[in-house]
Amino acid sequence: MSESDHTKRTRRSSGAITLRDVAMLAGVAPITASRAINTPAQVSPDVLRKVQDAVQRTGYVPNRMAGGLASSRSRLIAAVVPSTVMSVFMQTIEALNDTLFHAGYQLMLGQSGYSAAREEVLLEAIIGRRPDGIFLTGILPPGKGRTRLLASGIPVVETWDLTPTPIDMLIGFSHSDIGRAVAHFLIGKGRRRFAMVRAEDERADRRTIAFQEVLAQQGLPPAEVVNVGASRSLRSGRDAMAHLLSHCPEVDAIFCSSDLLALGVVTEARAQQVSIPERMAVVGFGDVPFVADMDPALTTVRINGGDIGLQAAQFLMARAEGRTVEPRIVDVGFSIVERAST
Amino acid sequence: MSESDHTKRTRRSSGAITLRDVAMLAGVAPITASRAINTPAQVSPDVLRKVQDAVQRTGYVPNRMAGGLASSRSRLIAAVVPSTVMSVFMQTIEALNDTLFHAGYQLMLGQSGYSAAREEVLLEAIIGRRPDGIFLTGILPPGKGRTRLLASGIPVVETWDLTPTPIDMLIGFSHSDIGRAVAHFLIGKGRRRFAMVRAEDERADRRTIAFQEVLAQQGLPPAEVVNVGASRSLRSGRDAMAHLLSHCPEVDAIFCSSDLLALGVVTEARAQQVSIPERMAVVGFGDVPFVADMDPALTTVRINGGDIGLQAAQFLMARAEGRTVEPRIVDVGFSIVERAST
DNA sequence: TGCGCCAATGATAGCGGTACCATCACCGCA
DNA sequence: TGCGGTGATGGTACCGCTATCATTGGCGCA
Repeated sequence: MSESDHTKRTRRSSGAITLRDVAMLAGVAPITASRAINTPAQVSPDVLRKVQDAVQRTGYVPNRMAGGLASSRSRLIAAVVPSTVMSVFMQTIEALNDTLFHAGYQLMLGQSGYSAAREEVLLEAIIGRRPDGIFLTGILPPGKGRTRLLASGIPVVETWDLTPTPIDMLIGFSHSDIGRAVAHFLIGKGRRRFAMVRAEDERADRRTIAFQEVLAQQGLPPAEVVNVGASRSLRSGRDAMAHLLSHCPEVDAIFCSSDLLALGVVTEARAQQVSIPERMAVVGFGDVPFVADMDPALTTVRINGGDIGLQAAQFLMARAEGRTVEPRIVDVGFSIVERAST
Repeated sequence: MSESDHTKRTRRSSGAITLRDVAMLAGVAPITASRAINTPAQVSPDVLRKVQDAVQRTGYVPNRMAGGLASSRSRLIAAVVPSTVMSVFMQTIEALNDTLFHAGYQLMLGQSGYSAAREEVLLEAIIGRRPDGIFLTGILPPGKGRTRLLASGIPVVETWDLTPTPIDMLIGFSHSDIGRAVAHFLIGKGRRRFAMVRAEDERADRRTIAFQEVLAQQGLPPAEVVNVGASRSLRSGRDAMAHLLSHCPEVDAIFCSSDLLALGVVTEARAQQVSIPERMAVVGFGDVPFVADMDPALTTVRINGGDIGLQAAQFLMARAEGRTVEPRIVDVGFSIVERAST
């Protein structure tokens, strides 16, 4: 047909169907086709029908890179998590992604691997995509990454922690409050000799410090702290428990920095015939889906990760659409879910 | 300075530093600055130094949307997973993301939520971003999504399954083989009365069918099948086990469709004083990180998820760079990891 | 009848990069 | 001395879409 005359593509063209093709087929100008697709209320029913028809027939899928470049709105949100495997953060990411998806946004996922250096490179890569918003797990410490982010002007939500000086927006909770609350909780249960099994992590530090402060205030001996380093596995929980049982037999309550570590502690306890909760109380952190159904069911600190993701999505989208968000700092709190392990 | 004269920005400009700004500061043409940044070998040391200096001073971060649009290379890879929370696929995603990141690619993550309708919308959104490659967990059945994907010409890797007719590339393993292998394995252990605890999933179907076939061939009674539906939780594993113990007490071996279900089965067994492996053998699926350290350690089908992610990344990047991939179908196999639960 | 107003449509000029081709100095070699 | 080749640099025209402003025609109302 004569179409081949019009379709004299240059060497550079990707060859895919473009808005121009659709517009031609519908017999309107490209900009009108654009409006029919993006703001149908602005065109006449007749034009709308013709354009929709042309879209159907050609299988046209708008190029969002081009659209984003032209409108400075990428409809892309970037999220940074330390890790994805067996991570408590994934509930948040799932809720975030879900909420974004229904509003027509896409999620880019980056893993910092708990490494500051890598996080910096990652942030630069993210900024290069010009996302409409950035979701961070944790608080970004001062440094090159923070400066870059601030300079980029991209809306940012920090999460999973609390600080009076966020980069931009914040949805989190206080780790110190948790440390204190768990200490009081266990003391209230009649426990007197404590241990903490924890991964190497700045937030776990703060829970630990607050926990110890309460013990000191109550005139109790400080908790034994077993730091399992970077490894957050069930195995490290077991090893830590084995260590405690042989070196600190007087301990009667353990606060773990993650549910997986707690699962390891419980597993080792059972393997060594140590009864829970009689001889040893165990508290986890995170309330990941399966700990409620363990035997014994785990007492743990519940964070509403889904809620964080949902709110973060709403905040970022609001900002992307030019609305302001107030207040910028939200404390979603936490709760201690009491189950059979204490 | 006079810079403000040059920087007479139009109302449309995003106001951020652009390549033009860097080039001006370095005293070269934009295209030369582009080369200094992307292909440093093509410029003189003097120009290189000046451009790098200008980049440093301005904090320039290239706009990859613009670059992608101009070059038809987005350096974006999209991945589709059914779910992210506690999912066996996340090891694959982590390896995929890691490999991509080191090569300068970003990952977009989409969740299909085990829903075909949603997957279709998701695929359209993904195609709109013009990624250089698409990673799918599972095989995309014929339908609108598959047609669209085929028409888009974007390289695709399907994973976690095997078919002679992939869309494009495939890295997976045979679920039928697994069903057969586990059946032979358990029969070899002297077990005779089987049960399967499984989620509603087409791949689990095929493992089940193959498992049953072997039993029939060996003249053994068919396995009891407990279908837990869409819920893949530890709780459903416990409930299924409770059901089996009360209704089918003769069962002496259970093959579960995921490690989490197996953990539920083991948990319920212990709660009911059923000894594993003496009275009941349990086999999981997936070999997620913690099952090796459970008590008893779980016998399970090991899939090298990390390897799938790594290879998928390499395949997709190869294709993005115009290289061909041969062979296009890779069977990564599986292994039965024998531990204490059988 | 003439005017302003509004809704619908279109023309134009970018968004911020890169592909492609042109230019130019410099070199060795016949 | 002239010529082709080569490496460094630049000019131009896009990639595919949308912001912005201009144009058009129909309408109600004075």
